[in-house]
Amino acid sequence: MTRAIIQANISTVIEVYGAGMDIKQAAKIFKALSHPNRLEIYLSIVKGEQGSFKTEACECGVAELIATLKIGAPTVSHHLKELANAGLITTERQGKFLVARPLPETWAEVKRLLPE
Amino acid sequence: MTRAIIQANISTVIEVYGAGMDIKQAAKIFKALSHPNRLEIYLSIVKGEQGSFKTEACECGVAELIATLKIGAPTVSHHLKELANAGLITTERQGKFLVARPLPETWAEVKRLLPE
DNA sequence: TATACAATTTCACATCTATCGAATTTATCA
DNA sequence: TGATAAATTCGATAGATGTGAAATTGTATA
Repeated sequence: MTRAIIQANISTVIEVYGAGMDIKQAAKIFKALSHPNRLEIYLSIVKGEQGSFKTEACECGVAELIATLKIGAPTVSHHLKELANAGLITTERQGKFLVARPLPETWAEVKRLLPE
Repeated sequence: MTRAIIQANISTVIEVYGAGMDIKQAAKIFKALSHPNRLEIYLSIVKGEQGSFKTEACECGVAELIATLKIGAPTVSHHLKELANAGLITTERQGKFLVARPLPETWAEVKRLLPE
């Protein structure tokens, strides 16, 4: 998946959620964050080593997640797919490795669903 | 449950979460919001008829929720207990009815968990 | 007190889900 | 090409969960 396609995915997400998030979509996102291991995976991607949340995309390999958490590779793969399916991240294969990047706009939309 | 006790509960929640929310607590809150019906219940309580999120507590009867959603009273009762257990609302019995109020600080803490 | 109403509890069930082992795919490298 | 390594897919399973029916508790009112 090239960088251009990733950008297209981001635009799609922004387009889908831009008009305002309905309750089902929001619940889906909350569900993606509702498991401790999956939330930790998401936070690892968001607050990645090199990048900040706003300016630069984080790159995070699956192997590191497997080492940090006490769960196996199939489970991590499953969790990453759910995060991607909720629009919270995108994943890209770089050679042998998988790189995950956050899609901050999705979380921003969820925040807008609730006041203050 | 008197008003004073409710206030005590609110203070307890603020005290517990004030030091910073860990991942398990946050996942628990996300789980409480991860089901469409339960999220809608929470939103009904938060954006209640009479009060705004910040200034005034919302009061919301269970019967109205049962009428709005297509689920029975036992299920609503179950959902309200989960929301209260996550620290997102408090409930108080007023005569025959149950009144629910949001605890905005809990959601505010969750928002602080993620950047921006 | 008796009746009606609101909410909860209990129990049961069907569905979902997090997890892992084994097999498979994809990619790098000797 | 063969070997190794990373990730995914598949199948199975134990545990969690949303829901409702029936019974119970709490409250108000006639």
